[in-house]
Amino acid sequence: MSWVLIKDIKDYNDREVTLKGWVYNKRSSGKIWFLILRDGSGIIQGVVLKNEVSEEVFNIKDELTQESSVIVQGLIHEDRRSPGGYEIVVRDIKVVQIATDYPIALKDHGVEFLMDNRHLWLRSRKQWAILRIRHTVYYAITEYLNNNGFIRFDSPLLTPNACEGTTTLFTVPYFDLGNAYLSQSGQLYLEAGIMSLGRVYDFGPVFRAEKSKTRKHLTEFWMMDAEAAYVEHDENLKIQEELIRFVIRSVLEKNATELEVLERDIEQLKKADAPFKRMTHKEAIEYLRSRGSEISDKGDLGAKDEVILTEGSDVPVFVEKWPKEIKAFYMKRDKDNSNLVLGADLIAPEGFGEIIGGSQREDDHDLLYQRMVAEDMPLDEYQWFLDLRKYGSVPHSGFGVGLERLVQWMSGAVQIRESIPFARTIYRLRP
RNA sequence: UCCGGAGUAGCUCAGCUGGUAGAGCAGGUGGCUGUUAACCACUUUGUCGGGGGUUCGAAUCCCUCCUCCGGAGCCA
Repeated sequence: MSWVLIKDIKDYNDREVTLKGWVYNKRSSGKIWFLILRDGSGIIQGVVLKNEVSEEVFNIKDELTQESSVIVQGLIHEDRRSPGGYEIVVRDIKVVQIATDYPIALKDHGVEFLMDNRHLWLRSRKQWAILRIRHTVYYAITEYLNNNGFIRFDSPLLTPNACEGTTTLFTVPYFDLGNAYLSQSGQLYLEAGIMSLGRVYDFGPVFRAEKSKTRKHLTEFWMMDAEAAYVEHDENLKIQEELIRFVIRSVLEKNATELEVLERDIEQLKKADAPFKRMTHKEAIEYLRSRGSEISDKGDLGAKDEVILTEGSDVPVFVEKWPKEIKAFYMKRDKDNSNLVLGADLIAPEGFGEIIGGSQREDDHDLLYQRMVAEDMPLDEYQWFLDLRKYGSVPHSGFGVGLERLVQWMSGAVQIRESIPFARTIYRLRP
């Protein structure tokens, strides 16, 4: 009797198989009862008929509880009455363990309760679906990069200083060297990487000790940073657009079931796989003001502004050429207007907010140096970064993708906390 | 940090012009041969977030602390 996965069940119609999993639910109706079984790959309904199994097996329904682990043997059978179209006519059930008092019911629960029970909540249908989409997004990003000449280049998580100097860092005692800080981006290190490898990326957790308390923020989240030599602003945007559109197509192709479980509006995702919109920061300000925003000339976009900008747009919107004052020191000036930098943020539609921040980098030693002095940065710490502009400096660009934001958008999740297995937020460190 | 909201049964919530706690779900028992978060009947369960105050009497009014949620700022 072969052990098969529920996702492959349609290849085994009218054949006897063994399934190994957990009881998602059961429904009984006298001399027939239904066992809803999940095994990680999918979910299937089992039918147990009194006159087709031993009395012992039939009576297992009295002890089976939600999330009990079981090994089920039976005949796969196509049946329209079953959710999913296939069911298993049960011949035998072996109980691995009876779960007692599983706390999460198939009913409404509050966020706090679910987060307290995150280690169990992970088993629920929607969480299962979101985490599978996360896997697809992760895989698609690396697949795109690998196919486009990017080499994986892991940057350190323990760093001596801030990448951008402004946001709050998590501090870690570091032997006799004082404090180290958890990285909030590997970007600066990637700039060293491209001078060796041409195109590089890193993909890992980054940490921001910001006291943000919104459904779009985590203190620990996964970011993919990519950096490429001899790539300038326009091409930088082109790479980003191609990457995101590749991710959308991958999710649509590989996660149809998951999107259905999540009741995600697939049409919205399909429509987003089209040429992205592009506007300058100046244009964005003008547009926002015409729509009632009180944003200033040199203002950063607020959450509401992001919503307004993408309202009525099926595709993500690039906002480019920002005032230098509100962007990071390493961004390259626009040659047509030295008050602007060649940075761009990509705003996802449907209110999911910023998913990418990127820019062409300043490659002139003296201009970068002046900027760092102006921002009162510790030059000793960044000497190595300045060095990169002394030994064969080239124009180069890069960007960072927030994995959870992208997963949140793809899956339509209300909470970013659901887009990572164990979310870290300002008031939650466990489980 | 600031602004707003919420803590009542295992869970989701009602009760809040002060009079001693209630529903649905989960759990338990029984019924039902096609259920779809099945259904029907019966049934167990409470430091009413902690502390203090007002009152004959507080889940309800006042003070305070704690926890959580949403948002702002900052950002992916």
